[in-house]
Amino acid sequence: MRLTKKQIIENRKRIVDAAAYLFRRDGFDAVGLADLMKSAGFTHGGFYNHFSSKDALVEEACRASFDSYTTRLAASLDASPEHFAKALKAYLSLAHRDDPGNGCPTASLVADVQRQSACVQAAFAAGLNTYAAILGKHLSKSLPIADAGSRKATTRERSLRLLSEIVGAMMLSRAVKKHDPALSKEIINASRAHAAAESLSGT
Amino acid sequence: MRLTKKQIIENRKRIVDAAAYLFRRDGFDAVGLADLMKSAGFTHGGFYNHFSSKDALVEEACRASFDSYTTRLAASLDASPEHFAKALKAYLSLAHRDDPGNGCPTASLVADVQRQSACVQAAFAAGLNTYAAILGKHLSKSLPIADAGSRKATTRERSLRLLSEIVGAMMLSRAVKKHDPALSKEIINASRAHAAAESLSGT
DNA sequence: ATTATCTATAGATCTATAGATAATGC
DNA sequence: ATTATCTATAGATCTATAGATAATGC
Repeated sequence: MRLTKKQIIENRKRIVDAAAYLFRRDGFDAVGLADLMKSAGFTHGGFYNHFSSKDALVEEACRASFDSYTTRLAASLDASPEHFAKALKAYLSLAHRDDPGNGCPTASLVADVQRQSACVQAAFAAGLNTYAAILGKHLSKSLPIADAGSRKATTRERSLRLLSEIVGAMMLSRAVKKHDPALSKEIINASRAHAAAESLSGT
Repeated sequence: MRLTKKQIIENRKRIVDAAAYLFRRDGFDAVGLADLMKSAGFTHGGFYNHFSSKDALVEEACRASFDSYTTRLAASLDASPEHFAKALKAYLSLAHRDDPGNGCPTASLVADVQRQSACVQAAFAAGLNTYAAILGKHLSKSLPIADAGSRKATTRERSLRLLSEIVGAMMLSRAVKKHDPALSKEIINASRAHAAAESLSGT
């Protein structure tokens, strides 16, 4: 049964979507092509009708993860000023912690990406830059105030620090979730309390 | 050729040390037993005279990484008050970024640990708790001041946030190091500038 | 001192699984 | 697109060997 071009494109998208989910949930190397194709509703062998190698899919899935995530984030933040605080609360939540497959690509892929090809690393770096730019755009709406050390932090510095903190908190929280759920929550809440303040005034 | 007991213990330690280095540098799953044993100066087959499985070594190496790292850190911090700022500067440095094999076990293993056995996750959680306790002990020497949002952050909250931030910054910096070295440095420096202030007054 | 035993080692091998390819079918 | 197959590599197992250790004997 030969498929229409439209159907082929649709099938390909199904594979990329499955990959974007599974790679974020389990990591690039932990997901095999057989399981991935099965999850997309196909058999193993058909993979190479769409991609030249696993690496090619990894790159595309990485890009797709960032695209959908940052697009949605930017739209939400542009909607109204108070959405910044809401977005931070949503980020630092148990729901986000427990659903990495649909969550922040940075937190899910940051460690894995170092073991991937140059193309994948480039896609990741591009996504991260976009991410930081979006944060910076909305942080700049609040005036930078003096640091405790009596120096002014630029908006760029503040957005990168905020990114480091929320990504770090999410990863740490996920890592101890099973064995130490109390600590897992504590990590998220520690940053959550501070993030609300950060979104208003900046420190 | 049978060895003395002392030599056997020494050989076992060589394997654990090699593992503690390679696992932190490349990740648990990316390091094969053949390469690991070769790196320790042995051949593949001898591995099972020392460990029942790879998982058993992963657990021991995880513990060993945390032990050596936190012991050294605690000793340094106890030496004198100004060592706290020094330790933070050393953490947020290019030297640390470029030597994960001897660096912070948390930053190296946090993502991998989720795919490992319960024993390994327990070892990680224990190490992280020790880590946070050490930071807390030294943060408590400086008085907590009001957050921008006019609430007081506890020492515990501050140590967890600090941990999230420096671990996150290190991971992000490493992830984009190859493809975007400028951003990599920027990430480290953004947190470095703030960390100095944090170590004195707390925000 | 001699003998028997124990065991870490090297190297070959087994089994499972991964990515990738080829042949087949609609 | 499916199915079967190929190839490489991983963890794990097995066997023979060497030589330290323990038990025995003088």
